[in-house]
Amino acid sequence: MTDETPTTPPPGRPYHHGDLRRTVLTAATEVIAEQGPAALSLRGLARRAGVSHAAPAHHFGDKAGVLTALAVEGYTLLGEALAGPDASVDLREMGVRYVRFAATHPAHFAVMFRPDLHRPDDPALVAARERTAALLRTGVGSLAPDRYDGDPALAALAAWLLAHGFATLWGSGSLDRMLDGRDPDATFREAAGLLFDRPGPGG
Amino acid sequence: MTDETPTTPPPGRPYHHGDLRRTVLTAATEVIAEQGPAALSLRGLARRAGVSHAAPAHHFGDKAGVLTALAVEGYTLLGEALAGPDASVDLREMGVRYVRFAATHPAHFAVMFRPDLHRPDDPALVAARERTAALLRTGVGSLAPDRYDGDPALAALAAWLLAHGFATLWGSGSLDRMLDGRDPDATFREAAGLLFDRPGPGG
DNA sequence: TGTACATCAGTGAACGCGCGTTCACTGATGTAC
DNA sequence: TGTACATCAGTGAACGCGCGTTCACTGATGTAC
Repeated sequence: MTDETPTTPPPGRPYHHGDLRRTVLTAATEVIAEQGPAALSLRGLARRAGVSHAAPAHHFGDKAGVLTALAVEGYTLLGEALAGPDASVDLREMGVRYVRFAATHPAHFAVMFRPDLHRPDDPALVAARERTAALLRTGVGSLAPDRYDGDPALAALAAWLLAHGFATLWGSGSLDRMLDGRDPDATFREAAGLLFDRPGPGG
Repeated sequence: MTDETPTTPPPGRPYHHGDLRRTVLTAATEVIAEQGPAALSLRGLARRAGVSHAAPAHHFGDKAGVLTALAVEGYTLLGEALAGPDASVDLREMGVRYVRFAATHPAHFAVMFRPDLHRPDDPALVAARERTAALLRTGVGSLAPDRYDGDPALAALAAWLLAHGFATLWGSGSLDRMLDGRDPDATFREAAGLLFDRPGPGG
């Protein structure tokens, strides 16, 4: 029991990791944010987590398992981001939150909308997605802007398209030239204004 | 010279392929459309093209070379799709064309906005992107809807966000439930209507 | 409080695979004279 | 019209690599009695 155990496991680290599942997921978000989902490998994640290469399979089975878990987490986090803490928001502010979520959780966001990368029929994923969708549905009717008296579902769709378009284009750097230093939040709000700020008569 | 040459090259096929570059690019669009960009490999493309595994490298160097060429082609095709044949369109109809392009060229579209997959600084790519962007810029000012008297660049941005959001969400199947059998083109036009059809005074 | 046993998390060696890359080569095509 | 040569496109064997997967194992933890 001295500190010098010259062979395999570094003396300080215990045999059991303790929270390998979480560690692997976090490592995955880092890899994806840095190098994209294509660069992900179970062995690479094990290396980052400091465990043997076969360990992650205990928790996730395979790579799709990791990405599915990430998508589940993504939908949950998105739901929380859209809902709270301040519930009294309008549809446009909800779009801003959506865009912010994509910017602060690029890996989750990327995986959530890439069904080719995960298992879209996974029960946990279906549940998480549905939970977030329901959360939106209940809110969105009342969120439609006062001045808009048409189909609320259509307004919600348009808001989603605008926010998702902004999030993906911004995330790929495609808006860099167009924004040219301007505040992304403010610019998105302006664009959303075209959708929801109806000028009064004559204006 | 009989038809029976039992060894390596099948007798019918000539030594030189003739149009390997094109064939490889087409094969790449098929692979990406079917299985995503992650499934792409030079060896796989060679197999599809019916050539030896080292042949594609002659034309593209490496995988990023293939994807860069695909992105170049994508920007050119997008430019053509947006411009012609009928030049007298409004901003909304241009959005419809953008969405249609994404649907009919999913592989090109996917690669164009994934700079992690290609070489975004490649001169040919920069040129093609700029050509398409210029084509848009010259058109877009005059395309801003009559009833909209604000910043035309902002209107163009909003139109782009809406179209890009629709294209990507539709492409990933995320709109399936929301569309529920409705015509995508028509639905997009409706959503774009919220952006550009301003009701007269009083509603 | 102690012992026996089941369960779970992680190990590490081994395997086979598809990949990208290199390299000396060969077949085909074009061009100079 | 013919010959020599350069250039280009594609071949196929070889290599080393990182990967996923399997499997017998070991260390740690919890629970029954």
